[in-house]
Amino acid sequence: MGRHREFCRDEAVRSATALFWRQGYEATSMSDLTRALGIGRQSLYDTFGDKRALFMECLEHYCAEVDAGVDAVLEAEGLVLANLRRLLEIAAEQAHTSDFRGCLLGNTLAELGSADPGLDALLLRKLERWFRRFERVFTRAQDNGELVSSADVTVLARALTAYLQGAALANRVWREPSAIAQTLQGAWLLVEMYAPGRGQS
Amino acid sequence: MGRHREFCRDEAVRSATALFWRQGYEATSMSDLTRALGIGRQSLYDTFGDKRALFMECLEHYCAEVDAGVDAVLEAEGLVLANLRRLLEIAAEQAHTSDFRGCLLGNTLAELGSADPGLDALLLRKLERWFRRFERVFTRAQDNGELVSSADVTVLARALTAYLQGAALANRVWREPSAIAQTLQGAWLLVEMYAPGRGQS
DNA sequence: GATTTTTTGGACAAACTGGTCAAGAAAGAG
DNA sequence: CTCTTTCTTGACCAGTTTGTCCAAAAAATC
Repeated sequence: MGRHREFCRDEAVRSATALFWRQGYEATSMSDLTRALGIGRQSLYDTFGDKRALFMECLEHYCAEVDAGVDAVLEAEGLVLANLRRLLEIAAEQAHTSDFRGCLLGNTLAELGSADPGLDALLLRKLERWFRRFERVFTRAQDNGELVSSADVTVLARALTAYLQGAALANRVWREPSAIAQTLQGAWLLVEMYAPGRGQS
Repeated sequence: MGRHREFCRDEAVRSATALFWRQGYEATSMSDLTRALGIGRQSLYDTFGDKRALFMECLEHYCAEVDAGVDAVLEAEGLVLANLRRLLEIAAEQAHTSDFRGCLLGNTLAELGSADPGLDALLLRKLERWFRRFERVFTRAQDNGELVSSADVTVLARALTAYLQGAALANRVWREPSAIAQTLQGAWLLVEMYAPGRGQS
């Protein structure tokens, strides 16, 4: 009963996410959002609550999308390290795009981290997911014999998570292809360093 | 001739830097600043120009201070790798403080990067300084025989720069001492990986 | 078609934004 | 002391901020 929503909620979240990603949280006003989404002010407030709630939904949406893509790459058949390598290559590819804006998760961490407990919890959860995923992946690699048993998968996972965030950040100003490629290579050092027949490729 | 300034300019920059570091650029209003610095509005505009100019001065001040500290550690006598290790330990120490807010340079990169050309140039310059410094340090280590000659110092420097930024970011929500310690360890993997008698300590 | 339920769009509000203006106060130079 | 130059103070400006209110419009159910 009653009237139906005239816009697609998911699409609104997508557009809002893009805007927040491009401009940051504080720099994006509700007017920006209504304009970009082509949606009335009240409709926004009715469906999402307020700016903060909308943003958290965007963050959730963003992470879900990224996670799905990353999982698809990492759970692919074949050698674990090869999948990881592919992940890094994809990351580098995205860093090459001219409108690259880093990672929304990392950007938010930098802009709003340790200020809003509710948001902090969300950020921690999302970052922890990266960490756990890499821990799993490295463990699997170890079981496969792709990584020597002496490797500390926890430290490696922690390192790769931090590294990728740092690379996403640094590559916002390191725009030369060579610099981006070097950053990718640096990450690869980390994952490949405990490969058994390590040949410093 | 004329009246003297009633406040200390340097101290004002210091306080403003602290505030920007804590809250971010957009979230810090001129009223916040006048209140925190105990300085009249017009005095601020007279001495610094506008908010953006003041912020850039703060960023410059922040980087100068950090650079001085880092250089002191890295240029100390003794083994290059030992100095690097000490740098990482100091970084971890600071990450342990309860009001840790990451790195102002990285935070700014995330919040304002690729939006303001003038600021971007400043950010790139500051980040490039980190990169060049590490490149120098790794080269020196190589000359000393602390790093095997096959190591790619450029990639290593790129990697360590990105890694430290990522660690500063991630450690804003990774608050458990063990997580911070693991992040430090991860960075150490990177610097120590090409040591000749590499013993995976 | 009438009624109910929901969405919608525009006006509105109060606070706050970065920035300016102008008058007053303090300190130097003559 | 006088004059000039600078700094300080607080009022002020126009525009924007997030969020709310309300009436009109649209759709679904009866």
